[in-house]
Amino acid sequence: MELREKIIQAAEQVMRAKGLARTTTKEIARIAGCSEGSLYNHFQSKEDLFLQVLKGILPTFVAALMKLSQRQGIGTVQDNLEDAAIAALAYFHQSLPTSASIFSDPDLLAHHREGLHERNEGPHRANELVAAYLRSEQLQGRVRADVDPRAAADLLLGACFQHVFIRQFSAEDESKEAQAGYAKQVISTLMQGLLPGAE
Amino acid sequence: MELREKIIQAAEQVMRAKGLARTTTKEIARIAGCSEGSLYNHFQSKEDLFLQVLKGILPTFVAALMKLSQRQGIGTVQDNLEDAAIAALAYFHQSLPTSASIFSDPDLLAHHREGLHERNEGPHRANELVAAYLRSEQLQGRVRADVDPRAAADLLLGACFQHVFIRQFSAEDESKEAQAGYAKQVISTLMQGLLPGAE
Amino acid sequence: MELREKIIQAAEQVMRAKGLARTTTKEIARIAGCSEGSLYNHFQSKEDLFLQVLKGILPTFVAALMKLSQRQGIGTVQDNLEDAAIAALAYFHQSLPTSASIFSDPDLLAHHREGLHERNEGPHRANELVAAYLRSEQLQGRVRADVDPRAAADLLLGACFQHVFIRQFSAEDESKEAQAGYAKQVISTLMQGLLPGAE
Amino acid sequence: MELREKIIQAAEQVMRAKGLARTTTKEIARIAGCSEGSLYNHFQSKEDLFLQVLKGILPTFVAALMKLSQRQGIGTVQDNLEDAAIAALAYFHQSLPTSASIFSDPDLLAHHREGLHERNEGPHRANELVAAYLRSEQLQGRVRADVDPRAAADLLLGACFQHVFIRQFSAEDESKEAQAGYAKQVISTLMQGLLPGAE
DNA sequence: TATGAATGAGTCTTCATTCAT
DNA sequence: GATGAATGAAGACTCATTCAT
Repeated sequence: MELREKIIQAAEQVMRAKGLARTTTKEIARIAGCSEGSLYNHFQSKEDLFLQVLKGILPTFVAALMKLSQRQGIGTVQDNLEDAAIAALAYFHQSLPTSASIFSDPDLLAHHREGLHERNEGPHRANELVAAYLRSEQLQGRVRADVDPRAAADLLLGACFQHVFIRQFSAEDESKEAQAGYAKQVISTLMQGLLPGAE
Repeated sequence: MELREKIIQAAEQVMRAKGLARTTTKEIARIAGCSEGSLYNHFQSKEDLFLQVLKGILPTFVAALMKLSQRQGIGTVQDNLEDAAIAALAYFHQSLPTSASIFSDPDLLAHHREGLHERNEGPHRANELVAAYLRSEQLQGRVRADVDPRAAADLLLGACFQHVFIRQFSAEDESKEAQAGYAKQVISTLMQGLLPGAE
Repeated sequence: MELREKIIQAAEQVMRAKGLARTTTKEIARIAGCSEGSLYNHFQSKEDLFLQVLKGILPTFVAALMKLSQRQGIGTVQDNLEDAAIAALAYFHQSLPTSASIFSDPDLLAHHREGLHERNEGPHRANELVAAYLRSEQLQGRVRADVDPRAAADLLLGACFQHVFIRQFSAEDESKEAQAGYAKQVISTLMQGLLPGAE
Repeated sequence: MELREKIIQAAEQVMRAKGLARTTTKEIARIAGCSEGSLYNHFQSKEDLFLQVLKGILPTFVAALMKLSQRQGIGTVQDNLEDAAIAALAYFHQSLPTSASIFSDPDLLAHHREGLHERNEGPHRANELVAAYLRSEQLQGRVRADVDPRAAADLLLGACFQHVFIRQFSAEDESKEAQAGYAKQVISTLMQGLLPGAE
């Protein structure tokens, strides 16, 4: 593997293990198996390296959600959303500590934002994809027509996001099964709504 | 005002303005209008000071949600949830950068967690309060009986939480009116559900 | 007891327990049971306090050796020297860490020296007292006439001094009995000399 | 010369000139002609640096005493001891302020002790060497057979040690000649003993 | 005289970055 | 490109001393 890539992965690993604040060039170099000097042959600065790490985080999730659009009209809406929610929980689980960390350094956040903007990326993209899926299901009559797809997407992904945030905050781990159970529960609630119907 | 309190407020202000990573004892002292040494007459360490700041953040929100429980059976469920959502958006808006920052320092997070645990606090408390409110409305038949109150609370607060997270990530400010509009939209979606009913 | 005296004893205690370098005004005040500010009502500075502590150390030993001069011609020379050596070992045992510490701060040492000079004191005084005793025993023919009393005193007290120094350096404690045994051994050697005589 | 060595010598120099308590990393770096940061490229901490300095002190003396063992049976015992005493006086003269200083910091002393123990060193080693020499002279009949060699060595080196201690305490310098004279006097006294013989 | 909060100079240490090899 | 010793700016923290009460 290219040293450059090795360094990025080392940085990511250290950030996850020690937190942004305690991620030093020395430690990154140690994990990457190279000298501190080498870092500067591949990246302009420590911040530049961080930005490259951050750049690589979102795409995996967006890619996962892309599949969702291909499921319109297939299977049940509930099952499709469940797959999406499970992917979201997994993605948030591994990316949240790093993403949240950025708030500790507004400069880094600002520069990251610029990069996202240039590439037309950002955390909202995931919500848009889910909303797009729901919109297409609406066209097929599998989702209420008078519902705001983006609001629905926000409810679903928001619940997953905060769920992970709270668990990580509390250092409580959760099994894959428990995660799936949570997704099911939340989606079921979202599907039926709160209003007492003519049940 | 007591110097101790002044220091906490100064620390909070600097944390919000510069981020946890760039919050120095020197700057805190400058804003508090005292010497760096004085910080250590009131707090054991910089981390201790941070913990005191963090300690003061959640209670305001929990207090706000307490009012919600007194609204059971009064007004419409939708309106009551809207008040809660607006309070949540406001609270997340000001606390999220700081809360998220903590992930950059796992030690700080761990110690904060200990404090929360001792005081039986934590971010989940807000969700529990909303869930409790919904449960009592269920008893009055104003919310579907077969709905999981906690899942519903998670959907609502999760949406608000992630909404703020994304906006802050993107540095997009939002007016009070826009926030209220968002709350309304999301709640309406949550109330009716996604299932195409016998409309 | 006067607070002034309490402070001196507290300082002495802390110096012995934590070493000169780690003896802080805060700790002294804590042990003395008063505020840090109080220290400065009784002493001009921390150094001044140290000097007062140091001032009190030597006299106890000199007083002990004074008795020696009253023993001339009484008992055996060997026994008298043994009493002196035992007193020396005990005195060095408790004073050496503090005395040695002073070398870490030449300013303190210089000021202490001035004080000693004004009071005509100093560590050599002990050796002079033992030498004086030997001189008087020489007059009575109980010690070789052609021996240099001061050199003999230096040998005896020097051995005791270094013995304690080495033991404290090595953190080896020694029972009273072992100390007495050491004194006896050293004195016996000193008495008979190294030269192979006409034995 | 290697920077590491330069730093050790600088530290030693500053310790002698200003005392352990006033030896700062800033001053060491200034004398060594490097930045403070460089200190930490070669030593883990200031204490670590001190330990390395201390480590280098004793060996020179032990090496000097090694020669003594080769003199058994050669020249006069008196002359051989005189050489040893002169070496001891010179060694104590330069090492005592530093050695004594350690008592001001029990932690430093403890760590130094550990190092000495691992290397099987310590201040007692010098006395053992002199004792070993005397023992071999005993075998040749050049020293009384019924004398305790270690006690004799303690008397001699103890006298030298305390002599230097007192002089440094009093800030009295002593010429090489005066030192030699002192050695001669003390040895002569030790050789003949105090007991009034059948003179 | 006793207090103890406030001080600020000074200390050790860290760490991103540079550069000669 | 790779290295790693050297850097120096910046940081958190300590502590003797002061002073208003």
